[in-house]
Amino acid sequence: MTDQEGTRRPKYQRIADELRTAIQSGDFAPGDRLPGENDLMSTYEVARMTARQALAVLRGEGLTEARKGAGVFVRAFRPLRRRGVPRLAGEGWGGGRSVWAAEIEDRALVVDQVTVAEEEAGPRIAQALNLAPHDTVCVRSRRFVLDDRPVLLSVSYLAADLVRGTAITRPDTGPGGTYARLAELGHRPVRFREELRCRMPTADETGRLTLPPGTPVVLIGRTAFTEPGRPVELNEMTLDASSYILEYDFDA
Amino acid sequence: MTDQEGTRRPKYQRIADELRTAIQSGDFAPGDRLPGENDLMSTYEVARMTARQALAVLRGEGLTEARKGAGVFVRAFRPLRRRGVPRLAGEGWGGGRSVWAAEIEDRALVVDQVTVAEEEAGPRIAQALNLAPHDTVCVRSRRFVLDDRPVLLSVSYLAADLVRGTAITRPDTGPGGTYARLAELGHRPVRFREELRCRMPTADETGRLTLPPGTPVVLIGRTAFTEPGRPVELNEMTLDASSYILEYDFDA
DNA sequence: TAGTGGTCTAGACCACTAA
DNA sequence: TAGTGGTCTAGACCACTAA
Repeated sequence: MTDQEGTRRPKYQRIADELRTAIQSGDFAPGDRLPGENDLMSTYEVARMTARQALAVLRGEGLTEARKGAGVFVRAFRPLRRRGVPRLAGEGWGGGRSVWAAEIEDRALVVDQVTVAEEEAGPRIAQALNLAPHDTVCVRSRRFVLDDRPVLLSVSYLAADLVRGTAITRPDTGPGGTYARLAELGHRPVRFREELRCRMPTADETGRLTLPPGTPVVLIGRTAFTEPGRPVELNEMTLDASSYILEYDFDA
Repeated sequence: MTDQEGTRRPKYQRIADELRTAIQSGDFAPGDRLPGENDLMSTYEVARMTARQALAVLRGEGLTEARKGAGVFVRAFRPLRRRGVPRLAGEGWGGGRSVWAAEIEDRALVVDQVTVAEEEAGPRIAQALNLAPHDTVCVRSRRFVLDDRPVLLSVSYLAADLVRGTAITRPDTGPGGTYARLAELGHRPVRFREELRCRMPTADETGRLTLPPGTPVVLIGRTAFTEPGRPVELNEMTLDASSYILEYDFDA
């Protein structure tokens, strides 16, 4: 098994394959410690860098997590459920029949790193909000932390002229949040568009979300409209992909 | 700059930082060739493995792509747009005001790797379709290729009893596809639920989608319902995340 | 204090690409 | 054929963890 030489598959790949199979067959459960660098070096008679390369494959797949000084461990996947259409979802249509098993969590969310500022819109935000690039926007930035684990970054943009002097420019927007305040101003959002992308995180995102290697982020850009062609808010969210299942319901 | 020693940041990270900055500032445009291993070894006076580690950081972020024997190149991101709610989207609500710039492509999709088979449902599929685990399902598997580039894998599950003897069990389901045939059978889907996840690909997915390293996949599980609690089809899709922007529209 | 993962060196040989 | 990225070795020192 160790050195059949019949295949061209590199050593580090074969080692990674064996470990992956062992994880997926349940030989190693989530949280379990895997054979470390030194174990692999003696078991497979390879150099340290080769053993590391094998472990890097699994880490890159999001299957494992290395803790310095302690070892390499199997990661767990226990996602949150985010409903894109809260008022329509879960009304008997699926009867709890999730495609992917997921515990619906009722744990309390803590919001931190709250900032509110006025900035120049810039071309991208201006385009999304039907403004001119040099117009000023109110920028609300927040981080959501669940059980000490950061799971979501949110940055919201609104035309500064629209919200100046209202609770929307304060860290706490009051009951019902930004959308309730917009409604009071006569700009109730009646329609939403969400655009989703998925990619590997930047260094900054990795830091603020404390992401382990091999974890992608989901970017959601949600635009709120008061009527066709009239966007009032753009909310750009960055999610730890391993923490979320996103759900959307719609009619044919 | 090379060896300030004031910071604890590892050499390979500092090298990666400099290259990343150069890419993002436009010094290297998409498709451009970056300094390779040998360049970095002499420029920064490091060993090959250290230069490789720096390049691996950028590759892991999906920013670059290595071509054996040729060099390391900056990758492009030109996503497709997938509308979750085709009939409602783009009707003046946004007026083409995409959050992320994206060319809407009209290129022809080629479908290959088509297989149709009957299998035992198993617990997960049975749960999604309101069946018993040992019930038989019709499994339709396909791959979508756009301009020679595979972008999506699709596997569709339907109760075998429901579709036996119909065009749904043939590779070509005819005009209107599976949903048109279901309608003819008196099981027209009237509602859909999509569940999205994002993670790093498996080896099999990497192969079938020819994914470069550092590219996540998006998993979409779409359930079609004829009435509350009555699912008729589960379609599990695997998308090359770098090829897609996903869009959903809904009312407040 | 023993063991762990993280970083790094200075070499080597290989298959592949492009001139 | 010269250069490239991919694989691999056999060492070394470090900060960190856990007993």
